[in-house]
Amino acid sequence: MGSTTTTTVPTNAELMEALAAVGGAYFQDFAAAAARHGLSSSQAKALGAVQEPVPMRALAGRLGCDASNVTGIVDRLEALGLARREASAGDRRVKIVVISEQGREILARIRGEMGRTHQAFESLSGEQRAALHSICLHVLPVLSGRQ
Amino acid sequence: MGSTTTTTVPTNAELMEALAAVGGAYFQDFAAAAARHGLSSSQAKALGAVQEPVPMRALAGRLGCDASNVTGIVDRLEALGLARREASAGDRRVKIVVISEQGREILARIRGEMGRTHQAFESLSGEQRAALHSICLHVLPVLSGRQ
DNA sequence: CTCAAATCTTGAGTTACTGAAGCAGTCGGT
DNA sequence: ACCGACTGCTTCAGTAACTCAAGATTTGAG
Repeated sequence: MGSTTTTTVPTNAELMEALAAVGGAYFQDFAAAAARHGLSSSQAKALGAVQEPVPMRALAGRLGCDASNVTGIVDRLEALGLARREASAGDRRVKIVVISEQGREILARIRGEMGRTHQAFESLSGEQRAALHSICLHVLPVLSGRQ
Repeated sequence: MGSTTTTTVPTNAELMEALAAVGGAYFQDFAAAAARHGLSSSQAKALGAVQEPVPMRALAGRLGCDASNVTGIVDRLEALGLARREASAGDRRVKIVVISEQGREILARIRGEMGRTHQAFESLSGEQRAALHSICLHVLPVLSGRQ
């Protein structure tokens, strides 16, 4: 592919269809890798969202679900020793979720064992990988509403 | 960004991190749009997977979950009039899930109302949209194991 | 025909998720 | 200092999602 290729620009519907398929397949790979370590996809997703310490409420925002739901998820992560709750210095209402060393390790292992996804990455050219990365970073603030 | 940019090729870990963030945000947009039409994300995902008629067992494969789980999901889609079960001609064990006109309509509406995702698409240049589409199509067979 | 295998469903049990209380802590105004 | 409104977390129903084990029906091969 040269630089001035006359590629057909896809419609939104085509992009949506393709993205839905890729998103679904990616999610399956993720859930399967998490399951191999005894984690549900929600638990693994939460683990990925607390690589930096995050208050419960903010975690609910990141996961796009109700705060009361996060209570249970963090309960289970805590029971597994993958994260813990710490009191906030400034506000005694707030509990901050902190990932443990073991949690960080399992997260890395899960991501490392997403075989299909890694195969997919490796099937891309350097140019494609760079393009994908740049598109992701460009799109992220728009997609998450923090423009 | 010119055409022969010396972009740094990202590592797998960087790609994984970026993809996880984008995937999560996309999923939230999807779930929110589905919820506006009274559907859970699982139901909407199933609806997208039966745009062509699919046997129950195969649907379980597409959704990456147990067959017994699909029974309940299709029950609810059927109760809502969005899909129906039909007998297979050749094998009387098999039940084929067929989307209804109303189901097709709601699916289109959900995809059309994923505002953040559409904004994200529109924030991309024509070149970037084409690149994203081609990467998705290229990656899909690898990612879903049907290489 | 007989038996193994495949398809779907049912039942039990856990987790995910929501909405409505509830409790404790914070903050602004008086 | 006090009061009331608000915020952050948890608890409690209640539903849906999900898994595993077991059952009913049908198929197909020996």
